Amino acid sequence: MQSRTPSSPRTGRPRSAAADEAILEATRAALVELGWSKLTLGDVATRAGVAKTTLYRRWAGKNELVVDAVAVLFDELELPDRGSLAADIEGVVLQFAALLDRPETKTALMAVVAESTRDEPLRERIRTSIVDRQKRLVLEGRARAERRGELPAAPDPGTAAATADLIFDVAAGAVVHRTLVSAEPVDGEWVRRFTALLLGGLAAAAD
Amino acid sequence: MQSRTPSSPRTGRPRSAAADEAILEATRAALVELGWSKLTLGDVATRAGVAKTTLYRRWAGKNELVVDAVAVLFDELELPDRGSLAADIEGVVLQFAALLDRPETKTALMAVVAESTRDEPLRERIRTSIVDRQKRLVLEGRARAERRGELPAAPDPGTAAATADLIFDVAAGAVVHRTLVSAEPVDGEWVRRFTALLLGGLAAAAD
Amino acid sequence: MQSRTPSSPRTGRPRSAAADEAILEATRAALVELGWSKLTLGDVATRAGVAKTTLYRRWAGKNELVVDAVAVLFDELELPDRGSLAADIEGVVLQFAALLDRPETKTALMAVVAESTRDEPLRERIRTSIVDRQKRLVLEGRARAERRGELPAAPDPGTAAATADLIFDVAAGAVVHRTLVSAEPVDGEWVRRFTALLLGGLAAAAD
Amino acid sequence: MQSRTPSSPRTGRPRSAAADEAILEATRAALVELGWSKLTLGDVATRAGVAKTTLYRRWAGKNELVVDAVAVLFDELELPDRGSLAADIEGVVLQFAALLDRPETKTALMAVVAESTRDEPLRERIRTSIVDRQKRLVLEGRARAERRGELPAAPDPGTAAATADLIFDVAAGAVVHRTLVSAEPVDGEWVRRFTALLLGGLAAAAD
DNA sequence: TGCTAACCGAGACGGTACGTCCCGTCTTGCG
DNA sequence: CGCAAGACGGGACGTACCGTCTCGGTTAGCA
Repeated sequence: MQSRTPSSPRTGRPRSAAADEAILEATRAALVELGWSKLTLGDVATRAGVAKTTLYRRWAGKNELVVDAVAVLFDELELPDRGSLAADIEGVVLQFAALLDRPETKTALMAVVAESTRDEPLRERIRTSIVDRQKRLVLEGRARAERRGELPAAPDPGTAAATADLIFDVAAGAVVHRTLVSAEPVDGEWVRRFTALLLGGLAAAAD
Repeated sequence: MQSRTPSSPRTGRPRSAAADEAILEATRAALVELGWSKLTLGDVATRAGVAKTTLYRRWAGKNELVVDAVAVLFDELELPDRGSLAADIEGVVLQFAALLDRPETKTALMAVVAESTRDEPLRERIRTSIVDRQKRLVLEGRARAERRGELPAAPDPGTAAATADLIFDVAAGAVVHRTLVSAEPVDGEWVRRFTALLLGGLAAAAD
Repeated sequence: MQSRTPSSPRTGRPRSAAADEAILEATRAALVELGWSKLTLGDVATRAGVAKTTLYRRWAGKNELVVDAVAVLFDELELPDRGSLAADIEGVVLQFAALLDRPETKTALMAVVAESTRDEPLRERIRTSIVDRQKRLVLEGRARAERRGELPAAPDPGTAAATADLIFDVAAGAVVHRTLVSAEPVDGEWVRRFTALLLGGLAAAAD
Repeated sequence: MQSRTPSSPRTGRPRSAAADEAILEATRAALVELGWSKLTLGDVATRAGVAKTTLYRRWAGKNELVVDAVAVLFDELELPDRGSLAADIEGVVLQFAALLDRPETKTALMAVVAESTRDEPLRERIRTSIVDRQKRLVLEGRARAERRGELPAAPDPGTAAATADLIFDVAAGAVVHRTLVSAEPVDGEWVRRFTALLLGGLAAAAD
């Protein structure tokens, strides 16, 4: 999250470990209440019962803090075995949609992505903290489908990776667009239609 | 763009039409130079050679101004007839990707979408100014494909509309996600793979 | 009050005479309600049912307008004959104090005087519109007292003028200071003490 | 000058003492250069090398700031023993006139008094910071004159206080009126005539 | 009776200052 | 040396008025 300079290894009062979690929790609460654009670091510090200095000692700014505060929520995503590839996909898409529907993520995710278009370190932080953790779900799903015999083994590693990336962009992008731009619900009906489209496309592409 | 209350129809000095375009142009320039988060309305006013008050008289805030400034760019999208549905899709997706790669849209689009999660009028403005104008491309493409016989006629209007919405969310979402989140290029290769996936899915869903 | 440039003598629509009085009346009302510092010309124009341009066509600014609006009040001061110099003085001092106690004059008079310290034309306007009109009361009172035999005739015109100026500064200054700075009432008791002081001093100085 | 709420007695970074004096000095300089009505707090802050927020943290507004900036000048007034009551009075009146002739006081004093007619706390601040400190000169002069035998001892405390107030309003009012309203010089000649009037009146009143 | 020039209302214009909010940094004294 | 507190220099905010400038429309007096 943040690095201690290793120059002065252990002298003086150590940092409070409890403060970290209090700050992240306060950040999420402030996101829910105020939204991204009205969230201020001074307010977060007050909510966490912490001085502003403490906060700045640990995070470089609002973007980094919010990424950390929200990232942990994405670790809840799982890929439970529902017996078929279609069911697995539907399950994880619904989970993802539910996560995106929470007010803290809804207001924060697109905001930090927008910021990241002009801030390479921030983009990297988002990738490692959030995006790549979702991508594993695609890989895991594919592997499970191959074990079940629902999909043929990947012809070669390059194509497999490109396909995984494509699926990831399509699935995550579609859910995000439907939720935030179209502002329509991602319900069972929509998920079934989307999954049918995706699996149909994969099957056709495999020919 | 912004409406005059029709209460006082035609009295007083009329608003300068030239100022409007100068302001929108200045806004785009500032977006390119500074990005969304460092853009200030005072700076836009200065660039446009206009007083800050003039700007506030016409737009409610940064969000509304940026939506209007960027919206006109999306009207450039077209659906030229390339002879086949696949080629048509590839062409429009590449156009859309090129548009999203411009620095003004890249930094602004996700930002205003993020803001719109807590601002219903803003969402509506985005929808009418930007999103719905793109959706026509989907409908036009479908109609053309039907005329060519590449796709069967829609079984019923409701299903057709739902399918159009789905395609729109998938296509726009995938391109946006690839460009802004994954930060990978939307090149010919990717577009071919995506189009194949989409058309394969549509064919399978039509069975 | 305000001068028409005599270049174009009499053509076109003449200025509305009614507007002038409406503006001055609105100015006084605004002074009572808002005080000097919160009075705005736009507000005065609105109250008078007049366009801002009309107002600026006739007065150079807030200072000049307020001087004109208040000046007329000072013309109410009179020096009724009460039979003795002391009684005459007490009467006029009480009148002046009552005038200074009105909210329009209280808030405006010192304000324009303060402005006039850096604005010579304004000072001249104040002098001719307000101050000199009061000074005549002193001269009139002296003349009457001489006719009554209460005061000896002036030894020479220069001394007489200097004495009149001194009395004027002492009397007006004392009342203004008591009213606005000390913020104590100018009541009968105070006026008697002041008049006794003044007449005693004049008698002593005449020896 | 301004009071810290004693709720949080001694925590956080203390206010810079140097800033206070820099701000007041800058205020006086701005008064000389620009006059009351063109003085802006932003400009004062810039001159003092201080942020606008620092200034607003310590003073409620322009009025309060100017009162404090000017008040210190009035503490320079003294009542040096010149051997007789008349000489003492002439000396202090000349001092007061010289003070009122300085551009900072000339432009500021009437302005804040004008504002104070609609702002009771401001009037109180003027009284305690400026007016009451001058009144001591009257009391001191009277005491000294009694010691010298030039004036009889006060008959009773109430009358003595009322007389002191009257003398104060007359003397301060006359000098202010002559300087700011009549805009004539307070020279030796005028002061002699005024002092003769005042002392003659006092002697007559004591009978 | 019709011209014409100056008036009028309304309100947008470029501009200045306001007083507030938040930024990210810097002292303080305490633990 | 970390920490809570809070003042610091700084920058942008959105608002209020300033005094000026178009507008379309009115209202005299002269022809």
